[in-house]
Amino acid sequence: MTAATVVWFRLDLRLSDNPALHAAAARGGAVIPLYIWSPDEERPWQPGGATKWWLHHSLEELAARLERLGSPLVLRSGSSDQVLEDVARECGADAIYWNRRYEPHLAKRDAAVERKLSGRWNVATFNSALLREPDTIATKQGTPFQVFTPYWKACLATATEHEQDVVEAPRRMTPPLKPLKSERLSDWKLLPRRNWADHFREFGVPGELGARKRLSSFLNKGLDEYEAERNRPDHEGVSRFSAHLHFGELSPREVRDALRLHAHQGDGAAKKAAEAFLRQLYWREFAHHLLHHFPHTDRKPLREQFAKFPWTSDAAKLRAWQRGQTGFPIVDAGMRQLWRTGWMHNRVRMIVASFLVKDLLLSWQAGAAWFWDTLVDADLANNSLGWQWTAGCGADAAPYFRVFNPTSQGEKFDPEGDYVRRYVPELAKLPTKWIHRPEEAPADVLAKAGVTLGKDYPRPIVDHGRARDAALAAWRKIR
DNA sequence: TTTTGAGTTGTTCGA
DNA sequence: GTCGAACAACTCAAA
Repeated sequence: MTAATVVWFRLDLRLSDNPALHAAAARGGAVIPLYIWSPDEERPWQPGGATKWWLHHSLEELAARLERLGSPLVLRSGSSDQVLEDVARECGADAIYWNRRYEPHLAKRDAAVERKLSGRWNVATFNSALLREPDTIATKQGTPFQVFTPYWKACLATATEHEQDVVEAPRRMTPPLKPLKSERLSDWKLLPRRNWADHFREFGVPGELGARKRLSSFLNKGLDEYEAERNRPDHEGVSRFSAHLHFGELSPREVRDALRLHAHQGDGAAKKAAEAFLRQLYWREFAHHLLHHFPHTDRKPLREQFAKFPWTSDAAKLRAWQRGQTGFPIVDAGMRQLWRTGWMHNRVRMIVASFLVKDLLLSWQAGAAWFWDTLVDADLANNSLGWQWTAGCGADAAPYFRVFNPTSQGEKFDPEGDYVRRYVPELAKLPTKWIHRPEEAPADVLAKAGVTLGKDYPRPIVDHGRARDAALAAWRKIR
């Protein structure tokens, strides 16, 4: 009789196209799915508040699916190596499988776990999360890529020999002879104490089922308009895959195959749309590539001269930004969307990030920390790349003189003001002409809309023109 | 080693 | 109102 296999679940909370699970089931013996809660091992990036909410519900759903397949999910907390050892002993397993993580500090932890266990158990690791693992691609000089476009071209040019096929979900699973004891998910206290998360489902539904539904609805309506619509926070123009991809509820390989099918069955426009979206998916790959090869970039700038950039610290301004009380409607709408729904549209992420870094001269690390805690899709690689890109200190960074003007960005990408009205309801009655510049509205217009500036809605906390000049001056200092 | 072409997402000014 | 150029160099990646 084949012995049992422990499958250590992490950011791969799905049954379909899960290589570790698939390989374990294929062995024919018992399969013991295990999730270990060990936030201390993830320091300094323990899961943030919004992420924990998503994780809770995703685990709940995964547990229900595994139960139906025949082998219930085992929940344990403690140090990973110890728990793996305990569980493997308790069920008499001879093998331990998992899908790899790539965040440098966790890859290091995993390597230590593997060293410790591999003497006694057959340990095997797999790739569930990426289309291209970071070490499988390099420039012709053998160095890591630091510019997206050549990275993307090189990925495409060499895709076939590196492509991993999708594997099926197991149809049923053999449980261990004796049921293993499992902790109660609720005891981990992943849900916020108060009602913070009440509206997180406006963004999406945690779990593999929610991910599948999102994938098919995006392919049916959304993908073909993606290029035109993806910059419109007032519309439903983006995929909203982010949290599903982060938690591995959605396989990037399944997305890739679905895009391919869409391109194949459709016309030239469908082909273009599929490629445009695939390109975005490769930004995620690129982020993982960078963080892997430049492991300090979660905390420090990739470009060294930025280490001495004269960031300021102003708790009141940071707080105004966090709470969506800056007096710039598009910024405030974005920050409130984040707080309310656990997610923010990508165009608005750029606007609020530029505002923090260039208008307020607060460090990108302060912004990254807030996003880490409040985004349900918080992902170390994506978060680090995004913030460094905005701050101008990262790979492929925006030139320093590219400073977003929050007013014109609002007017360009939320032209009717619908997005602002939705998340900044105190401005809802302002005519569109003034919705992005309430401080310029005539007194009678404000009165009619029921807005008293400084009372119902703040005046701008900075003068953008002057703030821009100050940012450029600060940049010149470190040049 | 040196050269060359190119680089996600912007803003402002002046014709 | 629209359009192109300037912003200001720098670094990467390939030849």
